[in-house]
Amino acid sequence: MSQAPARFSRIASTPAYRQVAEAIERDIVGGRLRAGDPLGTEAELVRQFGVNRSTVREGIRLLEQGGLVRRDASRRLWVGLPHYERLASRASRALVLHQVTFRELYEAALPLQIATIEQAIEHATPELIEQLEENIARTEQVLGEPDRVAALDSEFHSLIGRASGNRVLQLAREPSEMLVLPTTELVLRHVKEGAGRLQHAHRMYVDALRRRDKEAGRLWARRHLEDWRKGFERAGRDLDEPIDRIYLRLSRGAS
Amino acid sequence: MSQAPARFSRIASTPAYRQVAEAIERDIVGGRLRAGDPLGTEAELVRQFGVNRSTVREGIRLLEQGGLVRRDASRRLWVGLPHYERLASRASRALVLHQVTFRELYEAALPLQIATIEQAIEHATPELIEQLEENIARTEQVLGEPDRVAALDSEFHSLIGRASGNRVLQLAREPSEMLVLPTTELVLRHVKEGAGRLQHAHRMYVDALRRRDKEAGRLWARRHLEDWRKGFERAGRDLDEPIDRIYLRLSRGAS
DNA sequence: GGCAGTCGGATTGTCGGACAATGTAGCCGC
DNA sequence: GCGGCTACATTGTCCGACAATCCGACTGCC
Repeated sequence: MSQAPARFSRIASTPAYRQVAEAIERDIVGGRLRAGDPLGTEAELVRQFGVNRSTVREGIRLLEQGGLVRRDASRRLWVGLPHYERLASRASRALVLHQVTFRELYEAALPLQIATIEQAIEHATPELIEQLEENIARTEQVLGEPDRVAALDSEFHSLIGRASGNRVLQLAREPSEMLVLPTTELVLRHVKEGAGRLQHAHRMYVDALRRRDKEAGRLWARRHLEDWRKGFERAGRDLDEPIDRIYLRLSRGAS
Repeated sequence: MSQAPARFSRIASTPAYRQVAEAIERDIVGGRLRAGDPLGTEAELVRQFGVNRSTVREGIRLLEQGGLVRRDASRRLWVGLPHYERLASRASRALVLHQVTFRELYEAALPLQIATIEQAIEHATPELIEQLEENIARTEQVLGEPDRVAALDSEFHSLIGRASGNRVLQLAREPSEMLVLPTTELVLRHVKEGAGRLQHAHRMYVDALRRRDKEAGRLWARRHLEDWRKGFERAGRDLDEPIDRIYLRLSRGAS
């Protein structure tokens, strides 16, 4: 840190496989390639870039993971549109690796939840309210099974996110939502009346949506999340404990 | 859609290169490999997995882009910790590709901004306030240059994010923050007094942080973002216009 | 004409081997 | 102990090859 200020940046020749990936990425982000367009065969890319097929393949792999390039059943390459789940799962994985605490999760989830319900109340369509009702009905069937209730709760909040019609908010909310799922399951395993309270809160959400009553929406968002936090404490957990253990234990076996 | 219900799921054998990536990923997420650990040489991985080096390399490329594995100056492989900027830049790129509108951006940025400033007021350290002051001082020097003011504004809000001490919130906020930057520049180019108002708002932020006055923090967050939105309209833009054009035009030349 | 079966070309996944460039470690001489 | 040299290890890139699979065309049959 006390060195002379660096006058020269490190000389770094980017490897060819990375240049290939960057060139394709530029074309996609620049709009010259659109989602759904075929990317061409490996042989064509070999000709265009003038590098070996192995190099092209390594470059493609870089993009494949991010969802910019996608292979269909026939293994041909297409330009893809990275979607939220993929990004969200990476983001939530990163949060786990960074050992964020339950408190951080709670304090971020609360304002996000409130903002989402507010916008959902403005924009919800009858179809989505229908789907929310149906989710509640399905939850009713499995109230005694923590894992299924938690999964349906996650789906419920995903639907609320869609109802908001705001994709920026959705993307912001989803990573934390994915971390909520396993902790909800944990809570439901320890707090017997948890599932009933959760179900009631969901009913109140939908009621607020119907009446377009933002005040009620905010109120129940607060109560719903507070229940969740209190349940976490009643399960004997520390709010400042990193959530990684919980997450890993419960997500084992996920594909 | 009216076909007989699919009774068999598609037979899909995952290619070897993907299995390699998944195996390594499992070990990292499962904690058996920790950030900073060496991943071993390609030859070692070839021995362990029993596949060809090309296959191993393709698998590594899948992880490399996501930041789970990383190579240092000597190009050796290490287990990495995916960090926010990387995830955020991917997420914001996805938002651009999905053609989100300025309105969505604004309506998501507002609650995120308010939540962030509230938590920053609770947790800000003297060091971070110091850095914010310094950011304001640097902005003072370049008030006439929209691009530099916009960049410093972005840095300012990044610092507020750090001051909040909440990494979940930070991760949620950063993608939209990256989209704010180019629109801020656009606004500053069209609204002459914009830079002064921005600077004043920043001063009020820091003042609120010092006095730990949440009410003032919320107030100025609202005003700051409203200025931004009004500026966008005064620049002749439509709130429901996708932000892709603006973003692409201004981000050209970014590495 | 419509349909199942067959065939060949195209494409991807995987392999083995090769070599230059570059980074690392050990040895040497001083 | 230190700088320089050398041998080795490792990565980036290339080449050529082959099996598995997909796709389209062609065929013959009804």
